[in-house]
Amino acid sequence: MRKDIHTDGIPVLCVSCEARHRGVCGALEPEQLVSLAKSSHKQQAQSGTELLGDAERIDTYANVLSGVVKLTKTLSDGRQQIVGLQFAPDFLGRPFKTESDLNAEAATDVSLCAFPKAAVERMMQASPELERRLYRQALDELDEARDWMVTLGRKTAAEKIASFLLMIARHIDPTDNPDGDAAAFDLPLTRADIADFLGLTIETVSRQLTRLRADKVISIENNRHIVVPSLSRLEARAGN
Amino acid sequence: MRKDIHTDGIPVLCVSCEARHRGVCGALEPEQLVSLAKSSHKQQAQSGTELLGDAERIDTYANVLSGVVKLTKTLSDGRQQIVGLQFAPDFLGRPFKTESDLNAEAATDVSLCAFPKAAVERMMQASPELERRLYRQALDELDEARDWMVTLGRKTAAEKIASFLLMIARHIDPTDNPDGDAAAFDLPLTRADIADFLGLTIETVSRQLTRLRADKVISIENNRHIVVPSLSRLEARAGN
DNA sequence: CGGAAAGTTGACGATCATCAAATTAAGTGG
DNA sequence: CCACTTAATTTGATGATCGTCAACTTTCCG
Repeated sequence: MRKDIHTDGIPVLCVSCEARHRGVCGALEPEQLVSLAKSSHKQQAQSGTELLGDAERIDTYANVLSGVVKLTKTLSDGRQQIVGLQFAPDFLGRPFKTESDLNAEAATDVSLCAFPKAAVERMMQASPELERRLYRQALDELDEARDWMVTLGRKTAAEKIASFLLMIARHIDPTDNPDGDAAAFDLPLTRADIADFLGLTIETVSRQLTRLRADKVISIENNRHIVVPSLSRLEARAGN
Repeated sequence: MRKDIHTDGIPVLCVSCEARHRGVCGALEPEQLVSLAKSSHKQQAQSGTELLGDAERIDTYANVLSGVVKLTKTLSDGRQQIVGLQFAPDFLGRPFKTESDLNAEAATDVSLCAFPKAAVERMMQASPELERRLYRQALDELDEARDWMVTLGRKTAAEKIASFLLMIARHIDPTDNPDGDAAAFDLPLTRADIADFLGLTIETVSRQLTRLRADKVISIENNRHIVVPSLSRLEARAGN
């Protein structure tokens, strides 16, 4: 009985899935993948779709396969803050809690691989390796959240915008030249989202972007597409 | 051979330790406690002591036994932000990373139970239950960080102060009447620390505290001791 | 082409930071 | 225990940054 080293026994669903390489599914053995894949399904959601409501019962987890999901919190009078952005292949979910205390919404069109909560939790029991990956991701998210607290609490509007653009560039620059100091990408967020992420207003976001453009640190095409000729020049404005 | 059900075989160091009840050590069997206790030691640090420097190699973890530890991040020009506060019996440390990217400093006099990093990691391998507790704490810290992001990004100075006082009251009100709407406590932070926590200046912190006192929402004795006659009245000012 | 949504720009004002000085608390050595 | 020093906090005056309100422009999509 011969075995193809890499893909034999791996569910079709998972063969080319990024989550199996850089995401949490990388922790699983082929037979565990098979078992999990049985109860999982791919799911598309278009920009703006609410994936999970505040105070809603959580019964599914998911991997982000493409697109960006925003996690938000809202005060009773409507003020909103984005408290997390999830890119592929992040794991979406909050183990050990039955109710969500935040909203998850598709910031762009997204595709997800959804699992029943119970299936993941069973798998976590069976695979310490999976739990460890989830733990690592939680720690990474905690690091990011803390970096963001500095931005929210101590940076100026101009620095916030520069920091935000840098973060996005690092996550989704398609031209991905590792040493190249240039970058270009489409913003996954509207001005309103950026404002909610940075604790600013739309107007301030717009003004600061205009200023960066006037100073030739970035150029903007069609509102959404950003070109950064020199990341180091942008970085100099992030105030770290 | 008789066994005292509760304390037999438990290291003296641990018998009355809070971390064994509500903290991560609760995950360990008596013999594991014994093994860990061998390499652990209690440690005192007075207010202001740096426990861990940014970019420093991490080689010890610790449980906070009493007092408050503040986690801070500093920008190159000196602006500072507190990104976490740890109370007893929190676990202090960042598994899976060899270098710290933040500072830990004793905000009050603290006592710690310190462990060599390697010992904890060995124990994590041996005890999924321990890893799970650490994971849970990381998730709790993430929840707190996200709540705080809303405060930093979207609340006014007045609301920030009220939110801060509420958080402290919940953590360290010694009079701990669960249904009682009143509370009293000593602030574990100086005005400067509170400012760094809330993304404000000392002056604004002072003015907002003065205003709360003028409005009889709190009273202040000796700068540090706060009495809150009605937590619900304070909560109404937190803007949630 | 036309209407709605998203983004930009401008004028003005409120909140909070900055600078400066006064007051209170906390140590320290005599 | 008290004078003296130093640190922490409060208070006041002023100004900059960013939010608010409003009008205008661009982009998107049927």
